[in-house]
Amino acid sequence: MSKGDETRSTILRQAISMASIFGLEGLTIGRLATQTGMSKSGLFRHFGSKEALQFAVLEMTTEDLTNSVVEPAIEELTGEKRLRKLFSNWMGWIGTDQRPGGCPLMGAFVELDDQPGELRNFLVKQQIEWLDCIRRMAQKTVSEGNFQSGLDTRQFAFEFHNIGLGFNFSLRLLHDPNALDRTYIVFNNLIRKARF
Amino acid sequence: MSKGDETRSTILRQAISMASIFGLEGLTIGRLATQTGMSKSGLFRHFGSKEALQFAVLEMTTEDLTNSVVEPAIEELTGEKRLRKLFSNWMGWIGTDQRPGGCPLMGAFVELDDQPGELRNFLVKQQIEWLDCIRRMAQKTVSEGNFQSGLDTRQFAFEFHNIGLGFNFSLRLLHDPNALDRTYIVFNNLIRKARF
DNA sequence: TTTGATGGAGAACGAACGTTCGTATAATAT
DNA sequence: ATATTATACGAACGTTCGTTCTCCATCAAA
Repeated sequence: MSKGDETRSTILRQAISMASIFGLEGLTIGRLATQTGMSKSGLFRHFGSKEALQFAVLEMTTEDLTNSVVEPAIEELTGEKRLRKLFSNWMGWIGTDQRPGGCPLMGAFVELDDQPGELRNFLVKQQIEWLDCIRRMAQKTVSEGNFQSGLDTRQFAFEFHNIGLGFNFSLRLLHDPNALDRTYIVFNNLIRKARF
Repeated sequence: MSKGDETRSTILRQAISMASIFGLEGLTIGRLATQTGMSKSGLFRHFGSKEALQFAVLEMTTEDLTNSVVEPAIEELTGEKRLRKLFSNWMGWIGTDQRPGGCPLMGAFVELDDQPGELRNFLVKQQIEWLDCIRRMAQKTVSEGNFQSGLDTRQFAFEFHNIGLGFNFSLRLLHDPNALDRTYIVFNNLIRKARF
């Protein structure tokens, strides 16, 4: 790994943290340079444009999400247990204090929903893949006989995802100490409903 | 109504529309002045600071929300029907193309969750009130005998609200044409579950 | 040793930001 | 009709924004 790649990834780690707090627009080259101890121009050279920086943040975040939420669920288990693992991994990802402002994607949802462009396209594609990943896991559980055969797995994925959105809201904005408990009540109902 | 109040409310109407697209931070005095055909300074005088403008946007938005979602539900009906009316009003509020960027509060959730200050305090207070409003309606339905007596009405409000968040996501970001149908499936399940 | 990338600093750009000030004009009250 | 606020403007302030340019180190390849 060359020197350039190394500083680039150092910058990106900081950028993700900053974007989680201030959003993709509030992620500013000057602030990022100050925080990393670099000059604006020196930092800028690694990306070439602000949009490229934002894109890199989205890319690395979804990569992290895959590595720490999806992969460990796929490798270890199957069926309903896999879905439970996926969910708990996701809740951990949302709730971690590793990124001080939470998951940058949550912010990007709202920031980009009315801003056509590459960033939005990437985010939408990533979200559709994520929903499909949940759907496939549910479908696998159906074919293994643990979920009812007629289950609407797209609806299942829809609800699965909504539960995460709600948890993020209750945790990040309201600081509700019961957020996780309430969330698991909904999730367990979703699983129970899928079984019979 | 004096001339000043009139232009102020004209500005605010535009401001809400702009904030719904670009967020509270992307709501810019210069852009707002251009759009309303005023000078920056002339517009600025009506609020005194950008934060005051943002605050006014939040205030007026919640006022609108109360008038067009909560009030008509309270006045007309009671019990479960009232909750259904509240929900359908809310879905209409979220889905309307009157505000081109959707509900400004949804954007504010994510923008303000890590920004301590008056704006955040106001938003949190408003959201707690909103959740409590839902809870009270559910409690009334319980005491009228249409919901089970042991119902956790806070949990009910939690789930009610989450459904709206999910609808907003699917509609605004993903442009999912089935968003409303899927949403009502979840909502009807919530109501059914509350009954027995 | 020379050459040529590569990685970063520094200065500067025009534009937009929120904000202030002094001044003209329009609306209101007397 | 006149006096007095209210309302809006234009110009300018100091910052910060993203971006471009020039220049200097470093270091591996030739």
